[in-house]
Amino acid sequence: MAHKRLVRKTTAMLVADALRDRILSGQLCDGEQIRQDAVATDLGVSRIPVREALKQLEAEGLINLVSHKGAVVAELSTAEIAELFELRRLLETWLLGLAIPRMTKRDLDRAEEIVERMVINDRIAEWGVLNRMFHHALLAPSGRAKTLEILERVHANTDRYVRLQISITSGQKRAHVEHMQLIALCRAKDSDRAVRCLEQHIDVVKAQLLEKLALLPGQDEPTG
Amino acid sequence: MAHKRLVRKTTAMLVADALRDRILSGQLCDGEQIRQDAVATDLGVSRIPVREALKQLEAEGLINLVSHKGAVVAELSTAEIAELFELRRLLETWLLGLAIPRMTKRDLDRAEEIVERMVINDRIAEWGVLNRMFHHALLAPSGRAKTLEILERVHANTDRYVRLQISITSGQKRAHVEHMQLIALCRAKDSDRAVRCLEQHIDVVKAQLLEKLALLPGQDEPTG
DNA sequence: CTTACGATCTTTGGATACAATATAAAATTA
DNA sequence: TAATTTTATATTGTATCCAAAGATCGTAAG
Repeated sequence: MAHKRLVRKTTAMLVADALRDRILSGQLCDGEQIRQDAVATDLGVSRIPVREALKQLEAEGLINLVSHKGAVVAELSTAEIAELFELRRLLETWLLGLAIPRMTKRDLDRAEEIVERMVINDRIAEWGVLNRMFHHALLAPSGRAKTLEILERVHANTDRYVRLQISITSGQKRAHVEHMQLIALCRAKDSDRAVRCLEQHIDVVKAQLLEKLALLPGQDEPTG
Repeated sequence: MAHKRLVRKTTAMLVADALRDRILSGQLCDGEQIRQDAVATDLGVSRIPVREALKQLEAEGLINLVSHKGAVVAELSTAEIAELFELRRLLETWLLGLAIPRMTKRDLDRAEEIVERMVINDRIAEWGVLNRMFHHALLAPSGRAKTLEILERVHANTDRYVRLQISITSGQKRAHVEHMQLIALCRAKDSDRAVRCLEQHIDVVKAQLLEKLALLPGQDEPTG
């Protein structure tokens, strides 16, 4: 088994982790400014690693970085959120179709274990991570590493909005049911139905989320 | 029309541009080390903007960055190249289907103009840029900005290999014919055939490229 | 009262200097 | 001689300092 190459974490990476956590958990909200100096003094480091961390987060699509103006937590228009969900559907169904024939029992057991942890662990923050782990577990057997990488980024961008939807509606229970269904279909190697199940799952989350977002704010198109 | 926000280029951006150019043009080859200090002195700047540029290029997938070890021009295994082409096919056909109903005559004229510039301009370096501009011109009307962004990255990664294929085989002429076909089908609003044409176009390039690569080196799986 | 200009202040971008880590080379020992 | 530790060197990571761009606020002119 290919062990993940152990890399000494640099300060920049730690800062990136800290900031990413704050964004995904909602501590840092949409559109909020991020001052380099504030982060630096807060974490007790110089501004250099902070700047590199910001560059990293920009690459992940979590913040927007404008020269001489600074960093702002990326805010997505509803159109963009919708697009990302469409993209997820396209990529995930493709990967799932490729993955199912290659899945081992071990893969599926692992996925199921994650789903169970999701139902136990009520903390919203954890939920996003577990959700991504679940999807990843199912799709990794596709062997399409590059695509998975891209998909991870898309997930990171949608998840903080999904949190809203999950915490408000009964989405969590529904998601659980759908996840279990999906696993069952994968075990049965029923690609067609599994893919359709996944499509539906994504569509439902998307629809519910967009509905929720339509109520709250009257946002325009922010991103450049 | 939304004008592109004018931003003063920082040194880091200029360095990134310079390095990107060298990678895409083949001056910097696969697996080659990039020393921060060398770049810095070469371009007459300090290492700080160089580091930011490297982070940027890593985000674009053009280099691999390992802490305390440095930057290396990303080398893709044939499997990864194949994957990226599959991904391109998936994304581009999707976007093309969405774009065709929304295309204006202006869009198509612009695309055609680019194709003509491709046939005139023989310089390989230019070709890659023009090729990307062409695909972008056709797909932009889809209105899926985020997806286009991702696609651009994928293109950047495949193009430096495509250069090989183009320079060796008669791919350039073939590509021209296929491009013109594609435009014609778009003008006719024949989505189905246009999509199939695009699929075929991508598949041909992919097949020819993989064939060429199979001959040259015996490479394994480099990327972590 | 509104607008335009300008000084000041804040914040980001970049250069130099230093610390930490990895690679190499040399020396020592079995 | 081969293996291993030690030392040296090269390269990256971080901190501090300085310069440049942007934001803010006050003032004066229309």
